[in-house]
Amino acid sequence: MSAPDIPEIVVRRLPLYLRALRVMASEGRPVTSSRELGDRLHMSAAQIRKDLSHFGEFGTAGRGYDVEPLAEELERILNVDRAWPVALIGAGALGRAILHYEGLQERGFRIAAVFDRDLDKIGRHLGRLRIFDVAALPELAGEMGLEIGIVAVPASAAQSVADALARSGIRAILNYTSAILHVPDGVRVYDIDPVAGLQSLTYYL
Amino acid sequence: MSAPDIPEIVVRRLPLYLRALRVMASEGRPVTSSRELGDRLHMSAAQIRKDLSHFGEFGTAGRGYDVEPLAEELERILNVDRAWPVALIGAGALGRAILHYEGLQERGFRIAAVFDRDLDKIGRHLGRLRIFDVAALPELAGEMGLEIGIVAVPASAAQSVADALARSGIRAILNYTSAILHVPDGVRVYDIDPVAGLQSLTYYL
DNA sequence: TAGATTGTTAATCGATTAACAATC
DNA sequence: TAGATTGTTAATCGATTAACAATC
Repeated sequence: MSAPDIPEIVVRRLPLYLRALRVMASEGRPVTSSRELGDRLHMSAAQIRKDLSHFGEFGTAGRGYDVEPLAEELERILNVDRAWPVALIGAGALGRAILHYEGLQERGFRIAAVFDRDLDKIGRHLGRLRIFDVAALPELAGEMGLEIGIVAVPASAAQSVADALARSGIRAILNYTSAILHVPDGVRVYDIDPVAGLQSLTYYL
Repeated sequence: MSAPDIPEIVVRRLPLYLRALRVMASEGRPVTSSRELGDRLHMSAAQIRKDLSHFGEFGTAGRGYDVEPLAEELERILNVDRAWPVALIGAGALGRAILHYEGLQERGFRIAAVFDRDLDKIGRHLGRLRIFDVAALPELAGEMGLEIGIVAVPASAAQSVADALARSGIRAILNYTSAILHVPDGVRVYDIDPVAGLQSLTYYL
């Protein structure tokens, strides 16, 4: 697993490279260059070459990169050359939108179980999936071998959900709430806060 | 408008400070410190003091910061001491989730109009709002004075929506798609890509 | 070969942290 | 006063960019 000391900021850019390559592949372009990738992603060519160089040599001097092999390489590096089963916590409007988003499937993830706290929802279905009580999370996550959780509950419930996820053996959390989650070592959180995004945009208006 | 050269990375953190302060205010804590804020946000106290120092002196040596006044100051700086009317493009499951999310209202934003391309949706309602044809975007956005747009359409339609938004006088775009949007100078984009987030998490699994 | 583009090194740039005098 | 915490400076750290020899 080599696992050297790759800067996190580099790891966060790899999915963008992968995404751009997949678009190019779908357009039938077999070869690209750091320049072209940079133009598409609004980044410098040097940065892309530098980032990739952390993981190996994937290009050919004078020619560039073969799109499909590089995409597959990045999928291996990111561990998305498979379909990860994911626990979705929160069966509200946001949970429904996440469940119905096809992009998850296409890019390595599959919602495997849905949980909610609301007694009116537990036992019902969200799409094809039955909604379980969050109390069943540790048991079910263990059984199903879930390592990834998506938190789509009200901010006020987010920390208790994070605690339950950590107790359930979850090691990666995608947090859709504005709460800052405190988690034990070994658990990683990625925050999605659209309103914070909007608020940083209005600074410039 | 002073508008000096604040690093963008600092601007992106201000909403986090504001959010933490609003939580503290709701907990009835009248005073805080850079240390306490840092603990809550998993950041160093020095960074918080440094960031705030770009905008003025808001604290009292030996004592800390008054929560409510600092929150209001940050709201002024971020221009969220008002309710911005926002155009939502995309009336699918994601659009519905965004429309029903109360956090927007609470933090300075109000969905003022919804647009979609789908003829089956145009004319119907999403919540309290009638769904308009995206073709009506330039006209309506002008009339309503909209400056912010949220793109919640399939990735394949995102660039054409961004083009329409730019033509409509929109200057800030919250992009929920995985597409990288190319926009004219003067238009700013904030990207939300949950799958990219997940993919950077699986790197560590 | 001539032209293009890689991978990498060194230089630059910018952000974070540590430290502390000032001050409440 | 003693203790606490600010705002700021200087030092450190890390990331980005520029440049170029290697090479296809």
